[in-house]
Order: sequence, then C-alpha cells, then structure tokens
Amino acid sequence: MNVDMKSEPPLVSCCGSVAGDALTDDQAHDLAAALKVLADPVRLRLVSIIATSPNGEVCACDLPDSLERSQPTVSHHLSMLVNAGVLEREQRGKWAWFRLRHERLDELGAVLSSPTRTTDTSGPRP
Amino acid sequence: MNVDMKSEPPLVSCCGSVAGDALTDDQAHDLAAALKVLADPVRLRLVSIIATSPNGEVCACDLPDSLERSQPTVSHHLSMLVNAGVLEREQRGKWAWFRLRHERLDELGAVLSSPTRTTDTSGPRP
DNA sequence: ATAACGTATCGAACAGCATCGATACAAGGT
DNA sequence: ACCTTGTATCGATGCTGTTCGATACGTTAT
Repeated sequence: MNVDMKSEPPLVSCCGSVAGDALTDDQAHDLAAALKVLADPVRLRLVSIIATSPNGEVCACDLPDSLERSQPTVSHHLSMLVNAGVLEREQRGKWAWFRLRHERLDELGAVLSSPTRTTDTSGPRP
Repeated sequence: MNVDMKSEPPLVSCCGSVAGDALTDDQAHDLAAALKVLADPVRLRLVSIIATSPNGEVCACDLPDSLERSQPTVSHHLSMLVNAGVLEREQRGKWAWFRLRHERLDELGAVLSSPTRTTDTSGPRP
C-alpha cells in the first residue's frame, strides 16, 4: 500500500503548530507526512501550475506534458496531493480537473511560521 | 555524500513563492530540498523542542534522550537543519547549543501560504 | 601528557519512494 | 456493441535517506 493517508489528519491535534508544548511522536509523524507530500519537486510544480492557472484549475490531461513525466507518474502525484488535502478533484465527463485547497496550504504554512513567535521577544541579552 | 546543500539556497530565486509564474525545475528542486529537511518526524520534534525551550535553545547533549535516537543519528539531523538554515549552532566549551532561525522558518512557511492568494477572488460560479 | 567526555564522521543495513511500462477501468462517440 | 481516449492500478526497479555501531576529532580536567 502506498498512497492512503485517510484524508487530512488534524495536523497537530487541532491548532498546536510546532510550538505550544513540543510535538508528540504521533503529532510529528502526521505533520511530517503532510509536509513530505509537498516536499517533492514534481508535486511543487504541480501545485504551482494550478496556482498560476487562469481559472485556478487544470485538466489532468495537460500535466504529463507540462511536467515531463509519464501519465501513471502524474496520476500518482495527483492522488498523493488529493489524499493530503492539498488538491480537490472534480470529474467532468471524461476529464479530471484539479483545484487547490487553500485552507490546507495555509494550515501547513502556518505550522512552520508559528514557532517563530514562541519565546524570543526582545533578545537574549547583552 | 549526504548532508551538504551549501547553506540555504534562495528558495525561489528571490521571493517567488509557489505562485508568481509557476516554478521552474530548479526552483522546485531547491524548494523541495528545503521542505524535505523539515518533513521528518525527528527533525520536527527537534525544532519543536527548541521552540518550546525556556531559553529558546538546547544543548545537543540532551537530545538523544529526548528524541530516543542514538547520538550519531541526532547529530546527523542537527547538521541537516543547520545546513538548511533552520538552526543556528553555537559551540560553548565542550557543548554544542542550537537555536531556531525564525526568518528561515517564516520564509518556508510563507512559500506554502502564498499560492493561496493568487487567482480565486470570488468563486468559479454557481 | 593523559584520561574523560561531548560531538562529528564513516560504513553498512534496511526501508521508503519516484518512476515507468503494461494493463485494467471508465466515459463518450460511432 | 465496439472503438477511442482519459485516468487509475499493478509490479518491478533504482535511488535516496534514516538509523546505528565503530571510530575519529576536540575540548576540558587531572
């Protein structure tokens, strides 16, 4: 089994981010799994292509060419992103269209940015 | 060769984020490499431990216990994070202390959150 | 100098993952 | 019904990365 990850798991219980109280093993695993999906050149380009698309959506049929990857490979990456909650899939007749799920991307981005404001308020001291 | 990545590469040329004009192959590779460093349970817990530490810093000597990993493994993860620009290393006598580099974490988090505000202004249509 | 301790590097073992060809499934058109 | 075209699954392969024991390097104390 490969691409499962039953839809998006609650990153860090609810809204813990990397700060709060130090991640548990499970929390760290879930978060890492979510980030791992985005930490791939092809998948990043995929997200980028959709983000910069005029309609905010793309047909899967155009992607093998755009990404210079085989159709099975593109299909694999797409389902990884869908399972991670980053992409939304809609079947229109014969074609599959994909859109970004901005909430999810924001959620993931926030988890990285938040630990910034944890301690550190002025400076260590002179 | 393993942990090199000459310090932090300019994520996406300068400040492109995932939006802007669709990532090039090279940009996607750099970004993916940076995210891959954070997309690991042990390294996320590491960052989290430092983030929630009272002084905002930790001694490497405590980490093998906290993370339940061998000393070589912890050392490996630490240098990955340092090379990625996420951690700052300071040698104090016999011990090595580590701190977060918040700018870098923000930078990485922002790259994920930005594509959110790209197209999509109202809605596709009813 | 020598011993003791913290940290980094080396080498090897093992698991995970991206990738593709072949093939199965699905939807429309003829 | 059949063919055509778009998409998903399967199986195999090669690469990457995590992990640890052993060992080398550095710093401090005796």
